[in-house]
Amino acid sequence: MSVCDYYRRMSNDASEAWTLLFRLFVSQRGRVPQVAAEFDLSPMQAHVLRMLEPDQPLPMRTLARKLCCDASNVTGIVDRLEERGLVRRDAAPGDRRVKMLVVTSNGLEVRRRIVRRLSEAPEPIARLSATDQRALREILNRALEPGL
Amino acid sequence: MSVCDYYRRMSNDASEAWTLLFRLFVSQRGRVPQVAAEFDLSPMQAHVLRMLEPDQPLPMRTLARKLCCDASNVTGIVDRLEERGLVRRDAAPGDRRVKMLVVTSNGLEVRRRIVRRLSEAPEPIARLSATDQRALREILNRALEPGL
DNA sequence: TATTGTTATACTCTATAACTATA
DNA sequence: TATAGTTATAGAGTATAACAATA
Repeated sequence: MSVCDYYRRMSNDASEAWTLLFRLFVSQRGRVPQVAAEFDLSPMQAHVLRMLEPDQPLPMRTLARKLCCDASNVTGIVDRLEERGLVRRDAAPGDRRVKMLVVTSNGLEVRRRIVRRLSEAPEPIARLSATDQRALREILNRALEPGL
Repeated sequence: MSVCDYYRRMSNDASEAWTLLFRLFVSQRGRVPQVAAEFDLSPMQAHVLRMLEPDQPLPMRTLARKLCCDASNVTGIVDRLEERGLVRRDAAPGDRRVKMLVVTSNGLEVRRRIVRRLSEAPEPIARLSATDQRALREILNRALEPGL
């Protein structure tokens, strides 16, 4: 089945649900920049700090792939986080080309607070009925099941 | 279950649903840049073109507010869209300070194609059951009801 | 030869501040 | 005085290309 066929087969419900989701994204566009600014970070710096999970060192290259951006960008972003003492470049065991990103203890504290602030449901979600909130949570769990 | 527990559970559903939504956003982070690149536009240029609805001239200032950014940025973004012949600055009736943004006929065609590409539901939504897709659409309709 | 991370470059987005022309 | 849009500036994100070190 071609990609074209795949999208032709797509239901109106899927497309309309996605369009509504997109509107929700757009309406919340300011959230990450706002929370980042509270910690004197750029949106991308806050995003990267959020992606680096505690006790899970990540090669620069892998981070670049997760960010959907060129590896050269990661150098600068990590430079600035390292200057702030929030992350560290560690040597990778077994391959001297690779640098592993690790969140420092300072970084962990800032990260915890950023994650907390970003987990606060915005108004469009908060005002849904308890039933809708639960249904939404369950549907999204199924959508993201294989681990996106 | 106490009243307190009841409300704690409610807000957990909201917060968890939002966290899942956030993961979905992040997983689709590359979509706008990718589609924009197909039309040789920057992500922000594509976003602005998408926001300018046909036959609805928009003052620069209003666009700045919608973008959650300073008005000075809009000048540059619109400059580049205007150089490409996709939008036009028209005089506003009644206030000579204001410039109204209008999508040109070329711009309308590009916009139509961008909107179409972006309305294609991504894999996490497309693979949901028909029931889930419909439920998702209805819940999101309620969430965005007053017009976000 | 291929891969990882870096540097250099050019472009875009961003906020801030100062400016102009209107109101 | 206040507002709409612009300019100038500096910092940050982005892709591309070229490079050193390592595999």
